[in-house]
Amino acid sequence: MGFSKSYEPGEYESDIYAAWEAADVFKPKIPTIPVDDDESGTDDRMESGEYNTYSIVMPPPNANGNLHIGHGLTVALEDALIRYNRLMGKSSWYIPGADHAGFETWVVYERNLEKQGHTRFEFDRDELYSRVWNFVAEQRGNMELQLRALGASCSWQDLTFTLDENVVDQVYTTFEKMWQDGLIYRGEKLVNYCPKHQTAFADIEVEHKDEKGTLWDIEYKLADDPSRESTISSPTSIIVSTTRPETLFGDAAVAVNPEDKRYKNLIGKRVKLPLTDKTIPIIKDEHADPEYGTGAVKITPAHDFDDFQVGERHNLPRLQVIAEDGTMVNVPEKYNGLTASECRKEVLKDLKRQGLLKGEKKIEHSVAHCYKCGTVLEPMLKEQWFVDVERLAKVAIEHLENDEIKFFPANKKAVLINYFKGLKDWNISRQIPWGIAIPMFRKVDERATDEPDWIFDRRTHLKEIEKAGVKYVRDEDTFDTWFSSSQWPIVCTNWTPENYNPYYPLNVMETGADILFAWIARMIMMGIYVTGEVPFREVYLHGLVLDGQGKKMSKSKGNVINPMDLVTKYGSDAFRLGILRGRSAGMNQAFSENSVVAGRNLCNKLWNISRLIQSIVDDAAEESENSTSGITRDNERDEASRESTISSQYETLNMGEDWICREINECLKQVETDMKAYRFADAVEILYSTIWDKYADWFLESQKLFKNVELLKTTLEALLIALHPFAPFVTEVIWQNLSWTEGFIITAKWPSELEYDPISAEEFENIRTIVSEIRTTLQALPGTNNANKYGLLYDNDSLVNDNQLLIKALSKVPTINSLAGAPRGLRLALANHELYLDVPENVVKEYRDALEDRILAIGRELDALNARMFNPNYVDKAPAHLVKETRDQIKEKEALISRLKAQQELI
RNA sequence: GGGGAUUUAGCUCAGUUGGCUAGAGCGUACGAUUCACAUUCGUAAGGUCACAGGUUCGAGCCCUGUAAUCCCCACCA
Repeated sequence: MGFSKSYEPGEYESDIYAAWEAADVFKPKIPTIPVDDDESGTDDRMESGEYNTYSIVMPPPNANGNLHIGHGLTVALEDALIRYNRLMGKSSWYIPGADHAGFETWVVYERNLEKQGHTRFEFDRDELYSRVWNFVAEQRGNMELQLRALGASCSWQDLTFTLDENVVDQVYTTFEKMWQDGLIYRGEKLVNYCPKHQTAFADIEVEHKDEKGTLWDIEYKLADDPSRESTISSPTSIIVSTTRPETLFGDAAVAVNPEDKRYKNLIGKRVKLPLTDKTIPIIKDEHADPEYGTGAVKITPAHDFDDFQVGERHNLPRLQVIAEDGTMVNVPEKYNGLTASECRKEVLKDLKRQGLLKGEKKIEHSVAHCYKCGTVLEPMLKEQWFVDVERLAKVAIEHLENDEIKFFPANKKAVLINYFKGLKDWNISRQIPWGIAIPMFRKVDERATDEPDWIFDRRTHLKEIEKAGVKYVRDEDTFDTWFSSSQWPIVCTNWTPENYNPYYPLNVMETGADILFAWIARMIMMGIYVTGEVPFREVYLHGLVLDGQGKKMSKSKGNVINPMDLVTKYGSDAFRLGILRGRSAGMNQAFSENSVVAGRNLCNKLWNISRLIQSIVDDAAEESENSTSGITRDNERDEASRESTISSQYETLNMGEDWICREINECLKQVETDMKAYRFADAVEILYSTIWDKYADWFLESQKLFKNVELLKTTLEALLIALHPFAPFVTEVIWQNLSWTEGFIITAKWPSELEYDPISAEEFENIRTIVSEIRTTLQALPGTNNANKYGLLYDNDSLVNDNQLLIKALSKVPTINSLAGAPRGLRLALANHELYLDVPENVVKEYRDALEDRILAIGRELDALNARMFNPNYVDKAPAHLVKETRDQIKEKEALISRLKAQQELI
């Protein structure tokens, strides 16, 4: 292939991914289906000790959608973990998924249906299900292609769709167990109901928004009561406050607070419900707040959550007056069939006409909306399937408090426990056809009184079944998507009760912090319930990706960044490096194209580093070819290539070489700690600075003088492998391009520690200090382009004497000479070296001010150090090594100042 | 009402167990230029670490309080 002048990701990425797939490198090394050949009941791999595994499941993206920026972040994080652990030698399994996304997809489909002039009510459930199935099948594949473009090294043959047979099987098995354990019940309760989509939601799916509304005061006249006439002052009516006058037809009572003196003698009396002939009682209940409105509140148990509870306490009838399509039912003829909002207008008009509307007030209150279409949700009385969460939540809390799951960020554990403590029963019925059918059948045979009303049966493809001569019909509802998702780690890892499974629990669950409750909480409850074990050992939560200004991305704001655009423009690696930069667990963080540009630049830098090294390797090979006879040459080559696969067959000869080994070791160690602690941004940063600031700027520059071919190879390999989890494509392209590497980098081995001479490494650090000081001083001198103007003079300095070539090359000074005891020019501000730039006196004089500044600055540092030492407590209590360090620094600064002052006097 | 965060350079963010003379990227200014890379190289400027107390030899970090910004849950006739 060869190295072109710059790295063009578009030319290589898809080929590289295809090569990985063809070589089947994403597949875990250890089989993923439990093995029990000797029928001992345990997995045979346990006995052989092969359980060095690492598993992650991908939060399944919507099967018929496109990936958004959050998916981009998810893949960058999860794939980095998987690739890192693969390089560490673990049998790593990244399990991809696709979500049928029940409600989301249904909304899209229903919209299409409406566009074509149809409604869902023209078809039965089975028909609709197969229609949506086909609709999704047409769209599928997009997101899978996009995951490939992002470089996700997931095991494609294990892709799980949330409606796959094994998923449904597991869901039914779990549901059956829960049904038998009494954790599932059918209840008539108020549920949040969207009249547009005609389905109920779980509490968690409801979006509350603060809105302006009106609070009306309506007079309810006391029903005829003989005692009323006895005193003239006694009231003849009670005024209630309400935001929903149209529901008054469903009122079952008027409640007042037991402590409220105003109404004390009205309790127990009856009032006439306006616009009807009905009468209802006045009751006392804590729910009525004397401070709010008139202090009297109408109770409508069928259409308000609080009123439902009041109704339960007082055994009030629940009369439904709004039907599932949002129109009025069970109301006087004239209102029947109106929509709720039309009815409200009529009711208000009629109340006014009768003089019963006593006041209105503008208020702000929060209103529940459908999170998809924005329609105001109607609390609706419905029979639904509920999960009794009390026991599940209690057990989950125990496991959490037992520290069985580690959270990143750590505070999310407390947040989750807090959530579990207040969790209410979970409505898992949805009235949409697109989903997993609830496997329950209702008895229709009235005569079979001994049989239960509902039975569990897996044959949901049948509309009705017969058991022991009794007929049952299928419940037409489907499961809440989160009910099936809650078992995702179980189904994806092929967990079974019989066999040990080395991939369950997952090592880590990585997902968005926004679905901590909806998903993480439910996976924990259900995972423990089904398997007895927590479903994952660690949880890493990422925050939202915000736009460059820190604003939430939204279509309406037009600030949505499409990850695929950035991948096309800068390459997958650049995107991945860019999106990880500056990001930490659980935080919503801004993201801009700039950081992707920085990532792209790093890829190009690495490319050119490799290009340089390859050219050095080629030159060396050519040289040895010229200097040896044909026969021995071949032998040598064989030898060399064999050695290179063993790697680290190098010897350090020059200081820069020891130094870079030290720095790379340090970097690798840092990356290892960062990965353990999920500090992705830190890992990227240390790699960035090691590759760029250290390897390229210092080591490679020094290698232009001394070419250590074997070391160049070894160190480049180490850096490529270390960066691979974050920039998989460019590192693999380079790996394939280099003449001496073999196989794929994706399956390479994490580099081992490099050997070096620490004294020599430290000497190179001194050289760097000297060179930096030369550069700084040259820049500060008057005039431009000073680099090649002034020579360097040294006195009695073996480090400089021995490394003249290196210093010259790095600092660009034209000459280096011993000044032989006669100092001249400008002294460099280095305490341990007597070095001068051979600058003419007039230039030195112009530099005087800069020198003065320098002396003052060092003086201030010295003062701070001295102040520390004058404090006896510091000397007593601070650790000895710090005190010594301070002493040394004082000595150094004092020496430096006195020398600079001497210099100043010379001028 | 309950819970959780955030506040550090112009911008976006690091700062892990208190040792800091507070860092990075981008941006800005100045300089360089054939020989891997202008997607480059070198140098610099830029900070009252939100505020007020406290603990400590030592606080960006720990404690108490205040302010501002944000998120989640519950409630709102």
